[in-house]
Amino acid sequence: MSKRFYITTPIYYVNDRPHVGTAYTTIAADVVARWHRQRGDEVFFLTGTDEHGAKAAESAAKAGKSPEEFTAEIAQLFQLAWKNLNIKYDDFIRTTEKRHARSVEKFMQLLKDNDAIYKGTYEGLYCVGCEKFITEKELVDGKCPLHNRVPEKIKEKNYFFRLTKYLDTVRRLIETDEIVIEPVERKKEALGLFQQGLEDFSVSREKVKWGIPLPFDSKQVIYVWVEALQNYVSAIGYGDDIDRFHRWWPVDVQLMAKDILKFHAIYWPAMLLAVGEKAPKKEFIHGFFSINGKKMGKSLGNTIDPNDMVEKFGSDGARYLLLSQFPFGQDGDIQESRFVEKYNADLANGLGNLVSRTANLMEKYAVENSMTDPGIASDKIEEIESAIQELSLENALKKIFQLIAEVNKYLDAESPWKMDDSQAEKRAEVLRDCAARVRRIARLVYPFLPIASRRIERQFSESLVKKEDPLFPRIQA
RNA sequence: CGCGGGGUGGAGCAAUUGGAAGCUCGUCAGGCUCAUAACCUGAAGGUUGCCGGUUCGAGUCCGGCCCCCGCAACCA
Repeated sequence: MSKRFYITTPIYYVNDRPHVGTAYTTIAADVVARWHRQRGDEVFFLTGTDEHGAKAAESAAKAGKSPEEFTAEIAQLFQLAWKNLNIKYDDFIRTTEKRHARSVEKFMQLLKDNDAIYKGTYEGLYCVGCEKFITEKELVDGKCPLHNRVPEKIKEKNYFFRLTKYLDTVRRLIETDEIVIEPVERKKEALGLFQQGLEDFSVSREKVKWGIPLPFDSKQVIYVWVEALQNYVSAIGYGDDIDRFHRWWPVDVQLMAKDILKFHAIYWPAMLLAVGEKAPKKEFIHGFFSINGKKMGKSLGNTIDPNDMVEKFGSDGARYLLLSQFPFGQDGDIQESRFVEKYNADLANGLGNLVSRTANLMEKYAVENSMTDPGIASDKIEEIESAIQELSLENALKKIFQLIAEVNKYLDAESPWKMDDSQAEKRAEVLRDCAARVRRIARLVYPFLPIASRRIERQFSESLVKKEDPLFPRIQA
């Protein structure tokens, strides 16, 4: 049963480079997208970069570049990283693109027309040195740490989104799972946010220059978060190509890490309701990484560059290592020393070696390949499929790798290398069976390890299977 | 009492609605030799943070306590 499937990652802020966190979300989305494509669904997989706002402008200035130049460079870094990781997205949206601005303007105008936006005043601490609002949290001894000066309390005229008007509806949608929020802890957290008091929020900035002007007040720029969320609809033609938009909306799954839950679970559905569109079907929130027990972050300088992982383990290896280690949806601690261990144990010794020994035996005994169905129990296949549908990606992998172990056991039990030519028939039968299972495993593993999967399928579709170079060469620690 | 997550054999993690505590790595002992010094079999190793409660039965529910971590207007 073919269907349409729209999946998104957050668009990543250009203030930072790609790191394991962003890579994790993106790989997971790619796996799910590939899985759907493999079963014949029509898929739209969106990712991109969030490029406006004071921070981006500041970073550009620091780098001595124009915001346009700077953001283009960072966007390219993301595209390169995703290419290296073999991410097959259908679209990469940049919020500085015209198509985005067009949709956003329509969206904002409609909010205004629907009386979801009103004029008010925004009050905050403003540091003249930084030329931006800073939060109390950022203060050191009541002063801006960068400029060592006390920020001024400033009021600026802003436009506000009437969030409070939509809160009851959004809460109900979450409670009834019309917006599914998973894992369930995150649903509880989202519902908890309502109790903490949510207020209307400002959707524009007067002081910020780097952004999209409000369509009904060009002196103001749209608050970057508001406009960023709208990428999910602008990329599919909101306000521009209605048919295309409704072909994909509402989105099936939005993946993200837990820090942006509030924006996606509450603000975003509220804004959609305000313009008369449906809320997302599902928001799936995964956890954070810590690295060797410490919080990952630029300030600690312990981020891991996914490109380095690809260089060391290959794209399949990097994808596997990130997805296999922790339950998708929970926090996990990355121990870099375990990467090599895991790679060797599962990919080199497990899948890679199984492929080698099977191919070698096939070649050695010149076994004629057949494309028969393998003897893998269908309930196991179903378990794997449903694990992927539930986004229990690590479980799906675990179950697939159990199948690999089974073939190894089977080979050992039958020991075809001990059979002499009087048993040639039996020997060929065993090996054909192994080959069929390897082929099936290759298909199962495709969303996770697309390159290895393709190689195995090609190798094992020949009438005479030959041994080839190792899929995953062992890495010396 | 701001919100949320977590504390399980040496290490990293699992345990759908409460019911014989599993997996991977590592360690030790065998086996095999087709394979990437790989693969297979077996063993050792846990009073599931602490205390109390509910129950025929709790890692799993309830109460209290002790630690660790994340979030609280913009780093996934």
